[in-house]
Amino acid sequence: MLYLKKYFTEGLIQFTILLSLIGVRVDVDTYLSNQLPPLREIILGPSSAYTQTQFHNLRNTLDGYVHRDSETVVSTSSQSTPSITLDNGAGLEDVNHPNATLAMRGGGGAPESTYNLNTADSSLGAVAPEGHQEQGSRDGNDDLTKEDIDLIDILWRQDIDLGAGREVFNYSNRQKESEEEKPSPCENKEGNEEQESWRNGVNLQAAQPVDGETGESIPEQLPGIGSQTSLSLQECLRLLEATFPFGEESEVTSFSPTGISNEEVPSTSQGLPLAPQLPPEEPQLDLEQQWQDIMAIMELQAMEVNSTSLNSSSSSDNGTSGTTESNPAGSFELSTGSTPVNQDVSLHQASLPSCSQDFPQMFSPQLGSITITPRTVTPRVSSSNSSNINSTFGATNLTGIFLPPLINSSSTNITSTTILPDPFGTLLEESMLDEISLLDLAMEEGFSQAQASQLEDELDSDSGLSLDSSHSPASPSSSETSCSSAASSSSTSATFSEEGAVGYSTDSEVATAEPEEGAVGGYQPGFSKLCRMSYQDPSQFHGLPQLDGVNHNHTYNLPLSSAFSEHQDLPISTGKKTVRDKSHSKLQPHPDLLDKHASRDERRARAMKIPFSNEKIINLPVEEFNELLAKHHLSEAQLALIRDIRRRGKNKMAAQNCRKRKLDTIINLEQGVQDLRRDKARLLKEKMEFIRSLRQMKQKMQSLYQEVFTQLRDEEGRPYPPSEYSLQYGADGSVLIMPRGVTTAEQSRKPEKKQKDKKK
DNA sequence: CTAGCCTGTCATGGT
DNA sequence: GCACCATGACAGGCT
Repeated sequence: MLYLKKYFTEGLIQFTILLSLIGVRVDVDTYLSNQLPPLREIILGPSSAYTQTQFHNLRNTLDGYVHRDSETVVSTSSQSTPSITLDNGAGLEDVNHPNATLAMRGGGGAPESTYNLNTADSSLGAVAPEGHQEQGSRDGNDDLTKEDIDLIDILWRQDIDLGAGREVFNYSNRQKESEEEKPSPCENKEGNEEQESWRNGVNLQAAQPVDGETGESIPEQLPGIGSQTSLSLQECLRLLEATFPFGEESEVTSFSPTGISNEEVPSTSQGLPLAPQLPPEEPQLDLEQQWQDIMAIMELQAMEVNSTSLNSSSSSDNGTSGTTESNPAGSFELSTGSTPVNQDVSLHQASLPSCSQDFPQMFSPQLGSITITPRTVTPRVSSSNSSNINSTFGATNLTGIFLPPLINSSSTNITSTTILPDPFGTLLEESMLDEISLLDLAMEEGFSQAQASQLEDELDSDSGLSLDSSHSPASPSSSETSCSSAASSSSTSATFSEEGAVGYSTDSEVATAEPEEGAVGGYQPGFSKLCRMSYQDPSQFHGLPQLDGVNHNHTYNLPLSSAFSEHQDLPISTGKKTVRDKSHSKLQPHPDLLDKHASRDERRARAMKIPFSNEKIINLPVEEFNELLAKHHLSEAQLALIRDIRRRGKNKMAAQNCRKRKLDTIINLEQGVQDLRRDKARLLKEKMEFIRSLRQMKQKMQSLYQEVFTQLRDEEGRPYPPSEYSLQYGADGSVLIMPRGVTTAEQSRKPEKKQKDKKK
């Protein structure tokens, strides 16, 4: 009820704005797309919507104005891109239907595939118009569209509350334009297959004359639409539903245009070839980016950042778009059966379109509930969404829901004005949005949750980082683990390292006596290696018998020496010959052999006839060490050597510990990356769920609106024609029936029109 | 023969 | 100032 009030007041304003827009139509789209924030502010004024808009703006800015520009351009191009003919809402639907889009793309080159979705922008304009036209033809009445617009506004606000943006409105504007422009007959009808519809929609968009600059569709087409004026409420509702998706679609369109537009342009069925104003490439870029994103996600190889960046700015930034499109199918596993193209589309567009624009369409596959979704929606989407796929994605969905009605009616322009940035999108990180969008698209496109989950899993698994490395180290670590286990049986690497350090500190003798030292002994060259390995995976350690043996070896510096040398002074091979040393130690190699393998210090010690082992030299505490030196009358050369041996030995252990720590750090980081990816996937899932719930809510809203409207009767008991009246929500919670012709401003002034309180 | 890895050693800085 | 530790850099050995 409160919503109704808000909607009513705000709705009036928006409505007025929309009307003005319709009348003006001024390159609102362009502004919106490019400068959405200012326009929005101006038009909408500081409303909750604004905040949302701001989000969009942020996105736009973040994602890159370039995007918007490109998008806008794209939209124009897309519209221009004749290839795409959005016959009906189908076009919209198509947009919504990722599959269709994918298919288009998959066509890779097929203009159809290319599509349009991408062209979300264009589609927004073009599609919407077409949708309108078609709808108009269907519905027949602009009035209906007005109502739709009103509804849209309301819904939009609700969406806004939810976090949706108004971008959809922009789309509506475009749609109007597109409709006007669209001479092409509305081919599609609901009956049309999604793909066909989608194609049609695309074509329509393309066909629709779009301002190259603004990307807005030319009103010329309107007449055609106008012809189809009479619409039933249901039709209006349908249109509305269709429109909803638009926001999303618009985004989609934006993408599609880039890649698809070019290719498709030639093929456009209706074909008004919009001049390739916007470089089709840009849309493709978007697609490519989406692809890349998807790929990244899928493979996990790509770093999150990259993917995000790509996604966010991808449209503008990426030049790869073209390539991605080609690849899409293969790359995306997401699309269940959809052609590769579809997948592509789904990726970028899907995210946007699905969310923002048409529920019906988007969801239609899944939900199937969406009745009308297809046509009307597309146009809307094109306008605002194109700029930011991501942003549009979240917000647009919500907003888009309502747009359709507006679009349907002549008011489409108005809707465009409403475009607001989706707060929703802002919430999500670009990268998140991208991925999410992809996932959403996949979901919407018909991916089962299971599939989505798989994708997520894949993403998780496929970390860009070489998790493998971690694994690999881990495996080796098993050996090391033995060492650690020996020391303290501590499983964790950290513990291990510490233990190792301790071991070093302990004297060789002590070490022999003490198990820990033994562990320390692991530091022996060979041992050290094991330790490293184990270090990574301490867990494995424990189980390994060999490790136990290793633990007992205290050879590290003196391993052999400790065993033998203590008395012999023979520094057994300490150093590098790790394996050999071990084997020797086990084999009890002859002193000669030991000598060969003995470290330089050991040899020097022997050469200098140092009376004690290097192990002692290195590991004895300072006091004991000093006492030991005091006991023996040693020459300066011997003392210097002993001190060097001690220094080097300690440094060696320190180096080993340091390296272990490095490995641990790397492993931990890898683990952290994995964890973060899991979290990311989880968040994406949650987002998808949230989007679904939003769709459902929107659908419910629409159905309720229709229900209420259909039940309304005037004083004479006659139903209000949806084409002529729309429901407005009063600030006081009352619901007013407003004639669509009345401007929002007027409405705001005079809610006088027939009012009937209807409280929800 | 080369590249990569491992290890030891040195130099440096911090505690 | 000494002892110890940590770490980057380098070099040698090994595969």
